[in-house]
Amino acid sequence: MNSTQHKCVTLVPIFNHLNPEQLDEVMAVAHATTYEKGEMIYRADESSDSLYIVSQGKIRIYRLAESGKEQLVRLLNPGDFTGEMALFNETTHESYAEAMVATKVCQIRRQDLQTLLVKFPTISLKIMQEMSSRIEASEKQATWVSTESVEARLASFIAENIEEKNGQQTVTLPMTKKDLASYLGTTPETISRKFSEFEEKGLIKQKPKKVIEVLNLDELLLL
Amino acid sequence: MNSTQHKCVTLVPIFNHLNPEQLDEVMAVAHATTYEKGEMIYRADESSDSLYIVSQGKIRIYRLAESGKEQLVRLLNPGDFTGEMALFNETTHESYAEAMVATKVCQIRRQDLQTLLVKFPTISLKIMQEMSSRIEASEKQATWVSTESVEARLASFIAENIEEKNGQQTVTLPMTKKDLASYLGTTPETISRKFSEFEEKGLIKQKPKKVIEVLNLDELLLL
DNA sequence: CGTTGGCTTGAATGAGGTCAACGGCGGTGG
DNA sequence: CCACCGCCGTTGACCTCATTCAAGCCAACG
Repeated sequence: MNSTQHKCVTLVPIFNHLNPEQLDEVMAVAHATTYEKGEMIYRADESSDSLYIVSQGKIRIYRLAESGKEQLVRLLNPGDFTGEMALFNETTHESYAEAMVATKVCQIRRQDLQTLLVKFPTISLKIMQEMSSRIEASEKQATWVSTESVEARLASFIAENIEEKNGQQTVTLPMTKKDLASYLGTTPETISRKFSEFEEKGLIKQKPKKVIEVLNLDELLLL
Repeated sequence: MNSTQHKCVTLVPIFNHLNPEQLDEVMAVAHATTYEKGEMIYRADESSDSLYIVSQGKIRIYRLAESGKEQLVRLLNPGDFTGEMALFNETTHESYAEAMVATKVCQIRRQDLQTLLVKFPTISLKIMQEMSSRIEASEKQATWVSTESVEARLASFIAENIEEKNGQQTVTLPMTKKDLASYLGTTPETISRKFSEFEEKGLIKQKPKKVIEVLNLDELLLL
């Protein structure tokens, strides 16, 4: 049991309510793995038998449609986890997980996890909490894509990611515009055009380094 | 503890692995409620504090987009449950639940459920299993809507709901075409047209009572 | 028997996808 | 250090799929 494993477990929200002794048990079955930028953590159709918890770095979860088009499902930041699907249903992955930067992942095998869950029921509560918000996000996403225009979706995305920075409202895109397009269920071209439109209307200002300054949030949300 | 409550609990997959004694504990905190066709079980923005398990009947879960458009999220049949979102996150419902026919629902309050979960950790496993497949369904839905054409989505839907009936491949639509349109993220008009197209091409045959006979599944899936 | 809601069909419109070309930036290797 | 390459992002032109609006039909139901 080395220090990297220790760190990888204690950082994680789903375990941070356990006492040191219990944490030891978790650590005993957790394995740390590191990935280079661009490396795949898992692929669709691979059978999965582990829960993956992000310790450091950033992961892109995406799906491929039959048509070959790629759909960005979500991004994982430190503390987030994935792989729970195939953990409870013994199926294969339906999505791809790719390291966006150098990433450290903490892995717990199905059998070990199930033992932990029965022994420490409160972990389940944390996981269910996380899963329920993921269901919500995903259902919202589905509704969104099928009922709102690209314009409205982009506006909502901006609004949801806004942050106050020395008096200015700004958004720092957590991904490339290409990925944003995929996430919003559209194309890079359309995203580019919509950003330009917003800028022409004086609603936002595009700055370098994926930064957007929001000039008129109210009007943005009326679209 | 009356017989309706008993039935309402024992029928449910998430509890059916418990022994009789444990089931008694579950029954002690479960309340049965009945709803008429068209009655609402819950609405968006209402705070939720219960898990709802369908005992008899059928429930329509849908969302309203800001634009006012309705999106059918899923249907609940006996044994299915809903309400888990607000159970773990203390938020309000984001969707509407409406009884499609006379429906009996079994209700367990948040506090009672959490107690049960800690006491009988295996219930959590069942719930997580269900939640994980719901995540999968929902993410697939989102991907689908944003990457495949209406035609392809409808074809997939048909394929997924196909059943062998005395030598014929048929699909019995579990909902109105209007709802199907909403589920697939399109309009009733488009659904109607696509069905007609499929029929013209000799791929399917529309029959009364929401029955579709599938004549050429292979070609349908090539679309 | 009238009303209601689901379903179908037509015609017009438009949002957004596709295709193509190009500028810029960052990484890589000579 | 510079040249090249590849990918991202942008813009224009075109086109298509699906929505919208409108009208009529049918079956279920009060």
